[in-house]
Amino acid sequence: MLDIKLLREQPAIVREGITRKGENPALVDEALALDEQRRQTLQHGEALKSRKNTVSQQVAAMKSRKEDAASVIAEMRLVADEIKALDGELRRVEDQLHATMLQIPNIPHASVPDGRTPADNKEVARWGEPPVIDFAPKPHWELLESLGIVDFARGTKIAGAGFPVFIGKGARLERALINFFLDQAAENGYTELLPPLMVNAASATGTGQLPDKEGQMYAVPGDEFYLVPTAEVPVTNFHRDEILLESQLPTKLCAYTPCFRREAGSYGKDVRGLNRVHQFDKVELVKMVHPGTSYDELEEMRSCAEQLLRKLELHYHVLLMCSGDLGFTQSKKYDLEVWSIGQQKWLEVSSISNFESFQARRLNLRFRPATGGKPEFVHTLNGSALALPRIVAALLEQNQTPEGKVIVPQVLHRYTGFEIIG
RNA sequence: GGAGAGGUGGCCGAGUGGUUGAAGGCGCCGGUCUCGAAAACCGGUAUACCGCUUGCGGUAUCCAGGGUUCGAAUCCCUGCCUCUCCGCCA
Repeated sequence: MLDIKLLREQPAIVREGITRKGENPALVDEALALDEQRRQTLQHGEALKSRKNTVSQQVAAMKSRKEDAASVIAEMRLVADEIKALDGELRRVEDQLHATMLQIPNIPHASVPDGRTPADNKEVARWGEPPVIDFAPKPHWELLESLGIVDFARGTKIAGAGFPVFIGKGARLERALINFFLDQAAENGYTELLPPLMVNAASATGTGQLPDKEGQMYAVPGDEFYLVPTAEVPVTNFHRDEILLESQLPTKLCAYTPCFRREAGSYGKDVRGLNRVHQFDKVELVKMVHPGTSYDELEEMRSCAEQLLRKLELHYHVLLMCSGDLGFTQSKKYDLEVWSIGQQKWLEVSSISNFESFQARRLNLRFRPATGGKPEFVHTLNGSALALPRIVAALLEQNQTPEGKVIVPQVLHRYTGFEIIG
């Protein structure tokens, strides 16, 4: 959620930012009209309340003097009705304003390039070389099947399509990667959380999944819960409705969780193997930082994620997302993509974003400046470090042997306990 | 799941319809005293919104929502949460 004051004072900047994202800026004017209406109703109601309070005290005084207050009381009865009506009106206007503000997207940072589609994203870094393999590399789904380390069919039987079952060394590899990622995050100063895997509507609203992306989450029928689509939701909400001390910033948290996503509308495209599934594992980094440092913190987070890919010796590149490819809540975002030699394309394995105060305002998450004074909203960031399935896919493809076995990267040996699969 | 108790300011804790934004204490800030500190004493010490605006005025906030009343922290209803006991359970 943006600051209503920003809309009031610099509507042109907000409209331009929304337009850069390819969205319709009409909501700005709608919000401003509601804001104006809100203040008028508020002032009217408050004037009446002021009167009511004064008269009520007079009634008390009259009664203590044993005077008759009947006529004043009769008059106040009417005023009370009017106040009730105005309060109702105010409530409606405020609800409407709030609903409108929740639909206005965050605006892009100045360093974000203009653009409308993923083709306009800028490659800002590239590491390593595409691996050279002197035989025809198999896509990971063939390796998974021949090695017997993931079973899609049985996952479908148990739950449904897109719920793979990891088996034996496959399960072990998954667990090894999770532990490796968590250990690395700890070394980089992130405190590990093991959060709830279901969240309530307030949490999902805080990080921006609601109301905008409701259809992407699994809802639990009969209970007001959603399955987490990413650890971002429970972890960022950890400090919701709190005032942190400035000395607590930056607060750096990390968490492993499974992620549950309906992926509605993505059928048929890029869904083979582990490319896109309904449940997957991910380690997420989350930071709450001082507003003055959030873009430096974004780079720090990006380098944490990059380190992991380097240690796994995976060829990757970094994309700076253009304005039109930014999500609803994001001001600036990098995507990390690894090279899939078996599919001959890039696979997104990490997304690292700065939300500035957009989430913090929804979350009511502030800090008290060390110099004293009023609490200010923190800036929040998050980044995957990393999402597992496509890492597994790229890893298997890149490290396959002509015999169909897979060499496990050195850095994982102490976690897997084996060096080769197959 | 059943029975009971309770949710008041940064914290503890008074307050059962009328200057109560809320006693008292602790903490915190400023001052007096002191070479300095402690103690003691004096003063100050919530948040949000609205309006004029270096300051002031108004409104709201005693878990949340609704109700009764001229007037609610205080009475009534609903919800949420916490605690205790019983049951069930990894």
